[in-house]
Amino acid sequence: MPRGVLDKTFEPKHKEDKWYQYWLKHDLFHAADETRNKPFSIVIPPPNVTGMLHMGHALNNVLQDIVVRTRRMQGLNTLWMPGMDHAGIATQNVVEQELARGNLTRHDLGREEFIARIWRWKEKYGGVIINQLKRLGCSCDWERERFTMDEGLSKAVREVFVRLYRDGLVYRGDYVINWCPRCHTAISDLEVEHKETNGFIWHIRYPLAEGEGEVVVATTRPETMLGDTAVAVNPADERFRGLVGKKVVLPLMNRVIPIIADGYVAMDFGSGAVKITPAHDPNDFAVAERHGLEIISVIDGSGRINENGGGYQGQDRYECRENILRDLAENGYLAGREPYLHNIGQCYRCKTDIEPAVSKQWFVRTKPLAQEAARAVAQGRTRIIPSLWEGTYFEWLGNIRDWCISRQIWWGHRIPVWYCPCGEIIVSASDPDRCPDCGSGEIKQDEDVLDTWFSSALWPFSTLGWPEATKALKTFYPTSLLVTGFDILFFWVARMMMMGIYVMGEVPFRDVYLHALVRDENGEKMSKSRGNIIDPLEMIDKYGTDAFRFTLAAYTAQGRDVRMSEERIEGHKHFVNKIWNAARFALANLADYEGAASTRPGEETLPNRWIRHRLNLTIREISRHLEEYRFNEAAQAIYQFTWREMCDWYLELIKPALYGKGTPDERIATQKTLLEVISQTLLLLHPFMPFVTEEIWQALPGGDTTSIMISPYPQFDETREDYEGAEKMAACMEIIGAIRNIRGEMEIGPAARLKVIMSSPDEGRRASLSQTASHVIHLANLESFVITCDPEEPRGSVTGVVTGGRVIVLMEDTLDLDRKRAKTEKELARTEKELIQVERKLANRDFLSKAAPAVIEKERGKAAELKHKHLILEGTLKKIKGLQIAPPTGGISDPAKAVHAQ
RNA sequence: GGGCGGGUAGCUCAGUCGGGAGAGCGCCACGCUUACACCGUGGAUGUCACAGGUUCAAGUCCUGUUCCGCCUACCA
Repeated sequence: MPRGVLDKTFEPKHKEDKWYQYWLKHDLFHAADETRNKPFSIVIPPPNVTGMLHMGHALNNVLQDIVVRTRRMQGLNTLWMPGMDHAGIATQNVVEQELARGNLTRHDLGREEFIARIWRWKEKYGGVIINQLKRLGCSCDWERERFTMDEGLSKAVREVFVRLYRDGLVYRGDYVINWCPRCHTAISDLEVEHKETNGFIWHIRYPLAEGEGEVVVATTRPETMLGDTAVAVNPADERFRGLVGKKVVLPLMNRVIPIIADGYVAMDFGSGAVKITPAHDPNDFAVAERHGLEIISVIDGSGRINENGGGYQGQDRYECRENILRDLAENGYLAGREPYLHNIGQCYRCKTDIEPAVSKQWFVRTKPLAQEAARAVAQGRTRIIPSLWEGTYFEWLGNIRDWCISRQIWWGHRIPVWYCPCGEIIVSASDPDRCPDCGSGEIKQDEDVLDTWFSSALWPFSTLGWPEATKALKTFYPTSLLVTGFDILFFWVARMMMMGIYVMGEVPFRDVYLHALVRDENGEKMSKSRGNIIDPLEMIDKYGTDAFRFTLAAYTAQGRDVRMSEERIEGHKHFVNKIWNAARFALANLADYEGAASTRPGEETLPNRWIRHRLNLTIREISRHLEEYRFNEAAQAIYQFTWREMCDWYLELIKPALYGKGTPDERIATQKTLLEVISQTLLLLHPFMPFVTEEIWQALPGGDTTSIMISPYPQFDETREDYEGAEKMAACMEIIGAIRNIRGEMEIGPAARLKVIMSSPDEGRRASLSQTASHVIHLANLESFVITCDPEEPRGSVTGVVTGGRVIVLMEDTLDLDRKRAKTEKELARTEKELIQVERKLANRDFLSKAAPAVIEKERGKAAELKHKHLILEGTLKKIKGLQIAPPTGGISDPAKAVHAQ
């Protein structure tokens, strides 16, 4: 596109790819390992390799890009580290589904072949999301792109595991873990979703083994009774006094089990007696440990009853439940049931009901790590924004339980542990070929892989090259900021804190900004099943990336969900169009601008002074908002400035000067300011709307072809404040507003040129207003504009009250008295109401003695102004009434008489 | 069970230090004025969930109530 020319309309489709390629070609996203400039770094929350861009990604990455682009323009050595997560279970699921279409399972292929298959899948289909991020305009340093399973990161994973093991922070043992019968793997507590479900509590009779009597137990899961090894009651429970130590017969199984006493049992719940199934309930497991009970697993890895379940073997756990209930009832063991609302744990991946099961797994001892992670935030070494999440963070870390990190799947980092038949356990970062103890070559590596989040926890330093002491690591760690959704505060953020501090001895990031979830316009979570998904790419196709990005930013208020609606995006497409057309207007009027013409400050026109002042303040406002991650406020500020101030007022105000209605100097001065204002506005807009701003930027006259991406971000400059000029302009704008208001209310079309008198008793004000008279004439479309001290309102006029005076619009024969009366009455009523309020305040002695002086002063000023306004309006209304009651013959033609007749 | 957030215009939501209730969209009226009808100008619209309290002054601070939403949790 040649300089100085823009297409009639902005076509995002054509321009977005062009500029993205341009930025790539000029290597503008790349951060140097070392520069003199202060570093700024963000690591991307790595999307799953199977991921497709959804609203959550879009929001997350647009916010990051806004910060990154701003910092880069501010001259920091800015790194946005991109990459992807191997997403263990999710990815394995995808490839297994693919196999299932050919009626194959991973076991048919074998481990090695299956993993090879996943890698091939990854090369072919994985990472679609990376290109989608590019469409969002993300300015990641793609040369550094990493993958959690790549060589370097795998090395980091092993290294950390070994360290943790040596420090006694990783251990292996048999515990009740959360087992997903569909994924066939253990999952961590965090990966269990709790779903409220209507169920029942069944009461079951367990007869005493000796003598008469029974104990009634209460349970929500009767099928687990197959694995019961005790019945527990509270030691203080009178009802069971004398029974503790006796035995009961487990119905249907005819196994004799003891009655034990344990404080864990609540006396006021259920029947007061709890069946203990150590293999399938974490609490029962703990009870069993305390009492040395037998542990009998009765449910296998697929959720079926195993060989310990007697006649129920082979049945699905829920099918078995029905059968057991039937059998219990038939044999008189069922004492009753009551409806019960409780929570059932489900696998967060596949929504299958979790089966708690005893199993040998690897765990991270989290307590010591969590303490440090909490301390770091408490000491302010890392800031959590918005701070209300701090409480949640501390709460979780304070009650943290050990982290089960082994997974019985194949896709992931295989646990770097080898077992020798001699009993030796080898934990090593590199593959050993024989047992260091007995020298045997028969060693076998642990079959399990690590939880995906284990490698994610290392992301801030593993991506920078750790365990190598790279320059990048030195420069960019700790990272400056992490931007992510609050939903992974525990999954990811807390664990990065733990690992970062443990491995690096320093927190992984200075600031953590937690953004909200994106919901649909009804506030519901977007999901495929609800069918309420808004596809970001579809929005981009329809409205352009810039409009879409701006929308995301504009509605990201801290601590609140983002409710996405298509209409909002459309609205911001209009904003893009507005910017585009403002630029076209500017370019058309800058065609002959030679630049750098000497402008003496004294010749600066008021509109120029005003807009510069406003721009300067807007720069400060936006910078402050961005500094504190108030994206919505920053977006609103730039929107208001661009549209309401620059377009609505400034561009209209300067048209006469540009069209040569003033002096040549004025014209050049105005061109200079126009170019400056447009440029600065584009710079401010760029982080939000990278594409349209670049397109315009490169068409601007004068400058070189440096990308806007690396042009300096505007800075607030105290010395450029100009309240005097701004106030003069504001007074002029108020008058224009008052005249327009009268025009509207009196229903005078915009084409009619009006005669207006501006009356003010203040000589200074009159002088100042005369400076801006031409603007009033132009923007209010006047035939004449007279400034006078004469308070007389000519007959047939309509008056508007402004600060320090009034504007009188001459209507002559077009005056509609009813309208005028209605308008005046309405305004009078409003003024009266306000005046009463203010006067009541000023009459209050407590107010006068206790309120801040500035507040009182303000109220006094307000009172004076309102009184003045009230007086004028009253007078006007009186006159109108006089005219209206005048005899028909007199009418408007003889208003003076009518007035005096009153 | 514990914790957090929210209830402000028809809709979706801002509102930072307690001091004259705002925006966008929608709606009404008038206008195609040579950047833009994806536009301009003007206009209408509020029991700031409810009840108390603190204060000269409360959408804003405190207490309680209520209705939504979310997170978290080993009473079977």
